[in-house]
Amino acid sequence: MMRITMEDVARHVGVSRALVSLAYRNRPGVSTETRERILHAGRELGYVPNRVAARLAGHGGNTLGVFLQDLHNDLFADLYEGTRAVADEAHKHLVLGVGALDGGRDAEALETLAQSRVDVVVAFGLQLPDTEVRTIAERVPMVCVLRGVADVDSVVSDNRHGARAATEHLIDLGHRRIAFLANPPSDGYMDRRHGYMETIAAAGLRPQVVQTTYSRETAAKDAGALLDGADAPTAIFAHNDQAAMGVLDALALRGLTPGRDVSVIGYDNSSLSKAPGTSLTTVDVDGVALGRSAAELALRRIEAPGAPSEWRTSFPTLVVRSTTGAPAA
Amino acid sequence: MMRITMEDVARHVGVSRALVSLAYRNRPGVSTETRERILHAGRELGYVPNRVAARLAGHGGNTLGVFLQDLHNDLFADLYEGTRAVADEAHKHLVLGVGALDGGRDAEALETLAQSRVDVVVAFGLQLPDTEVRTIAERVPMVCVLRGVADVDSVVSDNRHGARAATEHLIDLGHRRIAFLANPPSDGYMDRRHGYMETIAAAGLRPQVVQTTYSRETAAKDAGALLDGADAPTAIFAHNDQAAMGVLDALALRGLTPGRDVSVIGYDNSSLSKAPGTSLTTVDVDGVALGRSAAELALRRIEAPGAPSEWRTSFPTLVVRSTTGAPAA
DNA sequence: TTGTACGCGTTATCAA
DNA sequence: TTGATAACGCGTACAA
Repeated sequence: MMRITMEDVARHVGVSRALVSLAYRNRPGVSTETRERILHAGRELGYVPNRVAARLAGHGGNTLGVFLQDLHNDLFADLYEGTRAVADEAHKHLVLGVGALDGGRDAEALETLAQSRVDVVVAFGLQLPDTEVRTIAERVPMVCVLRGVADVDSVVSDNRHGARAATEHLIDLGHRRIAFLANPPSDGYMDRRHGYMETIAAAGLRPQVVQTTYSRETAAKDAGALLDGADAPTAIFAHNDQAAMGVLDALALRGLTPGRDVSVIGYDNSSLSKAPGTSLTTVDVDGVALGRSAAELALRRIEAPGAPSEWRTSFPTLVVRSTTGAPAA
Repeated sequence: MMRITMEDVARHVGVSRALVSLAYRNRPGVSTETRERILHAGRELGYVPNRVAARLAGHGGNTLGVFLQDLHNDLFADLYEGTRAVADEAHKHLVLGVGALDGGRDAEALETLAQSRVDVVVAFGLQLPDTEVRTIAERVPMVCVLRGVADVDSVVSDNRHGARAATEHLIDLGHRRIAFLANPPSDGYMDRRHGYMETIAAAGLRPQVVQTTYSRETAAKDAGALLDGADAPTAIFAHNDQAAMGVLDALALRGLTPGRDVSVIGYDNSSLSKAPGTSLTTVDVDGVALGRSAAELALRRIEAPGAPSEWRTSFPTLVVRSTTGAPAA
């Protein structure tokens, strides 16, 4: 089952290899009639263009790398959707790399994308420390999404703003003991915590931060401890929807009703939050729009490699559903 | 910012390029000391191996293509996880392609993988007709997952079995009017419908099949029509969890309680079904195991390109949660 | 409009 | 253990 090459097609049609190349990329320089003959012959012979060879020979500029932190969180599906739409319009190829929930595969995935010689990497949800990100960004241009890194192109949603809105909503409902279930502290992911802290402080309330992980199970455990402890909160703001699910798990386990006994807010407006029985109050970051924005920055970066880094900030919106209400009594 | 190549590293160390190549792939033929010197110099110069060139020059055999139908459905995240685990152990690279919910990008994504010269494609959830799949599989070896195709390596979960279990569960609960909210008919995705049909027939009941799409919104609309119609069912079995979400949406809209007023069963045991407020009764296919199995078949296919095609079938299990119960009256 | 020739960065073969 | 040298399949000036 020998592989057909351009050479074979050229010979079969009786033209040069260069012409076949031009024909397949429909570039000027080939008569319409010749092109037809070439494409027809290619089809007939079962020729499949070799993208690997093309990329080696080409001068680059048409491949975006995409890093996805976690396939289990469908916020990344939205981000990808946005990026893909823009990339399609610009006729750019996408090469994917997938991380892990705990960030343990970030470096490896980025390395793979670099070795694959993508022209720029669009990274959704990196957990690598800022300094490492900057180091990598010096070798392969990067666009960080959901996470701002100084001196690196970034597309972020204002997390502090979102956290403030969420916390204020709880305060407005009358809650006084509001806990924040925080993600592990790491560069670029502290703003939700800050937004919570400053809002709580401004209201003259006592902050209560419990640090958890990115796993729903751990979040459930940590929320459980919180609920069972003395002076349990009447409202819990979780760092994201997955963690909020854990909180809901903990509530269910204790026969407590979200929104009535304890209010819960998540973050991301993932599809999980939209389940009818869940109906989680959360913060919407509009992943598709962020993904589009990121792709646009990436394209710009390809055009102007030396341009100064650019940050794009958007503002999330609070989505009030049924897991928030006035405190129980 | 000239790219450093193997040549540069070789010159810098004072050895041949071939030796650098061997050193980087830690293959025999390089003294430990020389290897150290090479790797050290590489690091110092900022050398990044060019995977594109490597794949062009190499004889293949170490790259798996992975097709993911839809990033919004986290069943595919499980499948990917399983495949990645096996690929990692075998030191194989993964190249990803992403489809679309309606199957409209299947051909394109597979074409891209073929052009990327992957050695075999592991396809999760293809919607292409059987004949087209077979045609493509002749050019690039394929392993179809969640979907059996004759003469093509396939890893499937017995959908008929799962659908029977789900339907029987509803019958055992006492339901007599059980509807099936079906996916669009297409090759390889008819077994859930068949399993439902034969179980209903065996029980002497009247089948009621309503065809919907893969979108949650459409499912909600179609389920709504069903609920509003004459002789509304007391139980609805949806072709997957996403569709079941739509059913739950429709119930919520009408103030009906799942499991009490109307029973609902989904399929996939996706994370959506596990939300505490949802707690959807569903059928678990164990995506991670399927993903592992698929990767194993893929590896086998690389080793023995000419071997006869193999099918692997596993059996799903019913997961009873709270959306199913005895009929209302 | 067409063809020639060189380069892309590796891997692999074979001889030293 | 090392070092030339030929593929690998294609892009692209440049010449015709």
